[in-house]
Amino acid sequence: MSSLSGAPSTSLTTAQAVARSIEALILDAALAPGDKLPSERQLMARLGVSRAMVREALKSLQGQGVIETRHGQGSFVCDTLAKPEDNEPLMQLFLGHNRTLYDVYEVREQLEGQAAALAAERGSEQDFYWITKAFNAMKDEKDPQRLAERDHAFHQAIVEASHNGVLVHILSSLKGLVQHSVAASVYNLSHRDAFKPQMDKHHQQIWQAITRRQPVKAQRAARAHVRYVAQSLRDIEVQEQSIIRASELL
Amino acid sequence: MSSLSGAPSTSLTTAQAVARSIEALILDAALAPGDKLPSERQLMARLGVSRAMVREALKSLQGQGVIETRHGQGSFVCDTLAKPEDNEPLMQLFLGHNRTLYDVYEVREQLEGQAAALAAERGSEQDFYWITKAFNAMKDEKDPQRLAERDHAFHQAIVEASHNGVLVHILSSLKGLVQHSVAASVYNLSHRDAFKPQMDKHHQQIWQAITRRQPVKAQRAARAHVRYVAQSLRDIEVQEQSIIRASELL
DNA sequence: TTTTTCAACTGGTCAGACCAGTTTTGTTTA
DNA sequence: TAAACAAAACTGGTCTGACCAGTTGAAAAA
Repeated sequence: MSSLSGAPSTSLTTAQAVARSIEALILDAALAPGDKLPSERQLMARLGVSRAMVREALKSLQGQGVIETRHGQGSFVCDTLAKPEDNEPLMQLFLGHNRTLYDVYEVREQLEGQAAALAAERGSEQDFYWITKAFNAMKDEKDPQRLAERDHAFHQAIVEASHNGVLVHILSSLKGLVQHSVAASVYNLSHRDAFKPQMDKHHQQIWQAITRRQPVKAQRAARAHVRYVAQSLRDIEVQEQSIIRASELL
Repeated sequence: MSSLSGAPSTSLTTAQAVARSIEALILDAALAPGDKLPSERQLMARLGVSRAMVREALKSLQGQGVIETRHGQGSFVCDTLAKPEDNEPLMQLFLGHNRTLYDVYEVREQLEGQAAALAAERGSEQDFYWITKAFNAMKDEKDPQRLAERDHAFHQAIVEASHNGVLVHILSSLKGLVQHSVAASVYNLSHRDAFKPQMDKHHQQIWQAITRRQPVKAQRAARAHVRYVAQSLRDIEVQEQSIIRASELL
């Protein structure tokens, strides 16, 4: 990262410039909601400014509700987007309407596809390293609970490799939405032996396409994957009548 | 004002306590919007804390939009305390980051495309009526301001015809995001005679594809449209150096 | 193996110095 | 006298370096 020293054309105050840099850090998809950002001392060194300035910048971002800071731990990107109780209209939308769950999947199909394509295009070797790591961790996992987590980590790594901050945040909020309802569903899904192989195959395809830098193929695979998951949920719902849903959990 | 010593029930951080004291100062006492509040050194002495804490508190209040600070003059109570919408964290993040604007368009390209496709598939005759109405209203409009509004109405009608609540919500929030930063740009765009015909043509294609129930064509047209808008903004930005705002400090 | 302890993080706070704008003031000048 | 100007005397902006206070994780002790 470049130093801020070089007289910013506009008359930005150092603290403001630092705040923007940190925002950029978040938006660059390097940091998703909930992620921890570098320590004050790290930022200080990285941006070539005093710690006081870093702290003022952080305070400003705190005031804006972008980050939150915990003593002894660090500063974290707020995931207010994924926070249900925040009178979020989306949450209101979700609760009550069963159909909305599939609306979410419909949108996710597009966005996950786009994320995969962008990851294949723009992903750095570093990104690919994390994606691969997440992919491998997922393959060997048996425990459904952990599997769900790793599945999430895998997709998360892909989205972040897209280097599109907007995408990161939207998908993050969508996942937050679905989390309650589908955590159980995904559990069900991977729990059933019938689905596991198919899921693995999909993940394999997605991973391969991305790391081989084949955007179109990656997009297609990612979309197919989401569609498959959604369809499976539908099928299960039909079969079992009552798949666990958020509205029922609450 | 009394010293902060008397530990406020919860373990507030000094800076937070200071921020509250200043807020109290504004609310309790005389400080009306536009009024100047005591200098940092005064506050420091008055509250019995270091100047660093005072500054961090002020920065936080700045972030919250409660006060604004001018070098060499002082800090002043903002007169725009009645603007709640802009406090959304995501919004804060996006304002001022040009690159993110294109991230938004990248995502919008996908989603508008999907919306158009779904509208063509599932739209009711009622939906088509509204879409058509918005489309016609747009054609004859000359005034750039109104044109922008109607343009928005047209796209809005399409999204709603998709009958996907999640899509509606996401696109709505994305537009809200862009609105503030690019309101002027959109204005510029439709203002320039060079763009108007192309835009009209796009709208025509989208409208036609949807009402003729041609999902694939509708999607393609909508995507092309968004891509065109984004690209035009890019071009303009390059040409005019600073169409939107000056924030590129790195 | 489990527990304890402690060193090495993390943020929180302070003091005092100096730089950079703005306003006031007091003198100089027309 | 009134305008012009230069120097204090404000204001906020930034840096340095120190120390306090929670958290964490790994080594040491049980």
